[in-house]
Amino acid sequence: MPDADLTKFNLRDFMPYIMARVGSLMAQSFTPHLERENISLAMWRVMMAVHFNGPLSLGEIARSTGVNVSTLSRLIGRMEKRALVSRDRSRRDSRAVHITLLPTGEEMFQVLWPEAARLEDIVTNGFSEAEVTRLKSALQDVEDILARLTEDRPDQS
Amino acid sequence: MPDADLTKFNLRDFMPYIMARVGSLMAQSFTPHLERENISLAMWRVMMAVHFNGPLSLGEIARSTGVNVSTLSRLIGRMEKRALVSRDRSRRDSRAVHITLLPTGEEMFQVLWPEAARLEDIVTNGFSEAEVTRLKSALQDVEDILARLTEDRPDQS
DNA sequence: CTATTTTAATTGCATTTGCAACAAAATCGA
DNA sequence: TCGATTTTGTTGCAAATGCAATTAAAATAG
Repeated sequence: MPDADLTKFNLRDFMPYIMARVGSLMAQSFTPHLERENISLAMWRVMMAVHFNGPLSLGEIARSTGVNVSTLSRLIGRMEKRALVSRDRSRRDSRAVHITLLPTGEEMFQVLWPEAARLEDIVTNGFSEAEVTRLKSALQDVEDILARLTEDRPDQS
Repeated sequence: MPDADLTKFNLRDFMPYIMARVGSLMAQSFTPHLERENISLAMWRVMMAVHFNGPLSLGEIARSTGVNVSTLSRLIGRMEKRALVSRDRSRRDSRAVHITLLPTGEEMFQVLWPEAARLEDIVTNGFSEAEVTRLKSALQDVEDILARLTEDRPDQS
């Protein structure tokens, strides 16, 4: 990135800003569906993570979603009260905890997932299949680069 | 997106999730610099928006950063107290307000910007210049698609 | 020109968040 | 083996957030 010539520089060309905006727009367009089910975006992310990647510990969910562990602890408390997930102490390591999607949560996931998939469609619709593949793999590379850069950081998010 | 075959589906292929994670990782890796200057990420976004796009109203900043207007109102209040920005009533439209970067804010921007640019470098480093161009323009298309999809929504996030 | 509707920002309030301190369990070192 | 260190999750507390209601100004309709 040129750090001279700031005057004619456009924020739309700046990756962190692009990411933030795209992320925020995606969240916005998904919000109505979340509201219908009365859950937050963070809850939805937890549901996806747990649905696709089996029982997970808080730390794993935190790493996967970028949500802070202490936030997660309480967030999952709320989900537990609504019988969306269960929180069981691991027998292997009794500090750790296994989060699992309960039937209610799984059912809600099934209701919401088509909408999420639809969003994916809408977003990728403007591109050829090959372009989508390229776009995603480029982004995954970015993700890996950043993860490596941050992995020896004190704490997540 | 296939909505069959959910079992072997990988979240890493799902755009909204990719976006959220990349965004979160970027934020993480920028956090140390923000802490040094004692400002939040949202403040930094405001500073960038105002620096690059002249005096802006709250609504414009909200649209550009995805931060809620009511949050912005108070956030900018805090920035005002620290003399980072000024908030002047527009003479054209006396409901609206013009946010400008004050010298202190501009100075802080100048300190932080090289670090932000460095992050951009790190992220784009794995790609050829042509690839970066392609990646960004693809993402901007996504942004436009989503913006159009959301523009007649009740309120911004 | 006046009444109605829309737009822009602010504020009260309840909720959510993150940090720091903490507790408990596991791992490491000698 | 036993004390020190690290890891995992929870909780108190202050700060930040979003929603809904409010105020004030501008735009629109009739």
